[in-house]
Amino acid sequence: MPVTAHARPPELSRQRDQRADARRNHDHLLEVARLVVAEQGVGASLRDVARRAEVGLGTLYRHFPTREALLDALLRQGFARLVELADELAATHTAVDALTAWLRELALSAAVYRGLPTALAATLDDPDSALSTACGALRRAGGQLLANAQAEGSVRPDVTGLDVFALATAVAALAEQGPLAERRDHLLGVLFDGLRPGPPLATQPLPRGPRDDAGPPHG
Amino acid sequence: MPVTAHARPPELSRQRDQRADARRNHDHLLEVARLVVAEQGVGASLRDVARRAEVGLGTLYRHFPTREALLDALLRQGFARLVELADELAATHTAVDALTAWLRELALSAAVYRGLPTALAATLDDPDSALSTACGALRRAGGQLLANAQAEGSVRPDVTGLDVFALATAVAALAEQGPLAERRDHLLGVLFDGLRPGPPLATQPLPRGPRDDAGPPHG
DNA sequence: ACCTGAACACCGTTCAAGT
DNA sequence: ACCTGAACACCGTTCAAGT
Repeated sequence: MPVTAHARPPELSRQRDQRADARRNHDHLLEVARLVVAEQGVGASLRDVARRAEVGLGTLYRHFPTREALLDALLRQGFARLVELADELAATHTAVDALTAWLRELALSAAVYRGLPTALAATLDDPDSALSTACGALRRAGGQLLANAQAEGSVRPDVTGLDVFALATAVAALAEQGPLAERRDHLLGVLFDGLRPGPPLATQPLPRGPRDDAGPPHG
Repeated sequence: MPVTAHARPPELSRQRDQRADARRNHDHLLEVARLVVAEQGVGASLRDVARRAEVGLGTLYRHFPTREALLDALLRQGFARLVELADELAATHTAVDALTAWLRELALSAAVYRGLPTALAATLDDPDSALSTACGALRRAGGQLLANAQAEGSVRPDVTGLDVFALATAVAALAEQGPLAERRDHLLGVLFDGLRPGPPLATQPLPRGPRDDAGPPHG
């Protein structure tokens, strides 16, 4: 087997081969994007990013073909840290505390950019998104913590990693609304307590299914 | 006291005074809007609405000065029905079942248009929105059911009407994502179980507060 | 009193032309 | 190999001109 270029991560090698101006543009674009997204949220104007980076609009699209590719680059480090954190917490805390602490960190991390919690939840829909592979790693990390707690019997067995990931980001999304910001930890507490095993709150008669009268197009 | 025009709802009287063509445009616009919003979600193109209603763009804006005013008109009936339903459930079910059944209906109703759950949650932020007064009535109705259940001691006392309203719409928003659609009732069940009184799941050490390293602008 | 649609200031995305 | 920016097809919103 030849020794040359057999296992170097493709991203890194691509960066190596880049022309100097391309590499400079890439990095500068990322810096500026971080500022603009911090200001305007994940729906930030891409034109603004290119403008403030003093770069042609096509250059932005060349380096980040889609908005989610840009977000992915912006979030890569923080996501990696979260994945590591899962292992650290698993090693240092009880299963339940590791799970809840990690989910809280997930909610905090999702709040770094306005609209990100919703964007992460939207990721669940199309697995082709540039963000969704990164989210997959997050979900696996959280799923492991969940499985640990479930194996102990301290968390109800009928919730999935998808469930808790979605619920945590949903709480993060709610906390973006002004009056709920300070209740974030409280809402997370309600969510966590919903994970306790035990009899359900309601006898769940569900008085009727989807109403047959007055649907959206004609009511 | 004069008998003339002392308590007629202003909306109805305004409709009375309208010119015939105005009234026709108003109603037709509403019909078309219902279709377009059903197709495209709450972010639907207002231009499309005017176009398909075969009406000048300014006419749409005259009748519905903002997107939320249009949504409000679209949702008025369903919201009124939900408020009534709260009383009906309170009269016919236990406090807990009335609360959970109503919250489930809220989540179902919020799902009639794509993006509506998020729009309802966003309402909590600015009380000046055309939707927020309608949401206020919803929250009051739900808050009463919650208070009933809390008075019984069957629901934890440290949640507010705002909390449960927000959480229910958040679950509705999650259920818009494909893989979670069929888990809507399950997620609601987790939420409801989070309302049970009792000791918290975690001892909540919250290993560290907001991280001091790697914030959004520089990490 | 109401309707109309052009005008304005924005978008995202693509792609021929340059270097 | 990479950058540029005009071009295209959309938006929401306003407002002078019409009837």
